[in-house]
Amino acid sequence: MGASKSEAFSEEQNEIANLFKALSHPARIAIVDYLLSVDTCICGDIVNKLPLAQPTISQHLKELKNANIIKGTIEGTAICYCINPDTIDKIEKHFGNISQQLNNKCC
Amino acid sequence: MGASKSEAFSEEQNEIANLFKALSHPARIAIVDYLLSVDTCICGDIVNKLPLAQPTISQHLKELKNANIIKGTIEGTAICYCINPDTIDKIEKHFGNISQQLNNKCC
DNA sequence: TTTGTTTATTGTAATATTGCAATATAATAA
DNA sequence: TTATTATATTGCAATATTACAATAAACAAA
Repeated sequence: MGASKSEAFSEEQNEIANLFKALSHPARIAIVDYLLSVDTCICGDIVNKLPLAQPTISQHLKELKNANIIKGTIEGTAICYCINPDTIDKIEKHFGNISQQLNNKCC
Repeated sequence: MGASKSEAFSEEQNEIANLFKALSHPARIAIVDYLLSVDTCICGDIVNKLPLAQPTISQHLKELKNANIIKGTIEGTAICYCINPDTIDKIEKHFGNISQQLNNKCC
């Protein structure tokens, strides 16, 4: 084997696991960090900011897009990337729930 | 190739990426869910709650332990597992920072 | 048109992850 | 002592991920 037995778990468990998987690589964390560090959306320019080849960054951007963590809109010849606040909210809520459940525990 | 170029990124970026990696599998999400769903720490019993073989679960528990997401203490013949609230706090703070930075943006 | 610029896709090699049977380890009970 | 029970480790096959060179695609400028 080697594939995850995802069909053995709930849709929600798979969904949240996929969100975390999208954030489970330092290059993708660095991309999110960079998008947050500037005031506006970023058009082009990401390739020059990371120590990886262009196809590699393109691939990481695609994964972040597929997970809805970032949004990309075509702006002429460049593409402008933004964090998707809805997805950040979703993850935050997940941890809000965890914290709440933790407060009711005795350990 | 195939390995992540982790040395190209900051220690903090690697650290948070590793936390997310530990949470990037539905079985590990299910383990965390289960630990949260009961009032106390869980001694034994996890193997019967998940649709995976015992060695597979043991491996997932090890990864969660390595990432400090859960703590395990030996209790006679069984091992009692608990969520580590400190690590949950760390992740929550990370998203707190993200939200704050998002509020200052214009998109 | 051709040229340059930006991003995406394809193909492939290196490495990592997942799952489990078999086995080992550790502690308790009989 | 010898079971019995609970968890960990080892070894391996199947699959996934990562990185990048080469190439393609899309568009603007000359």
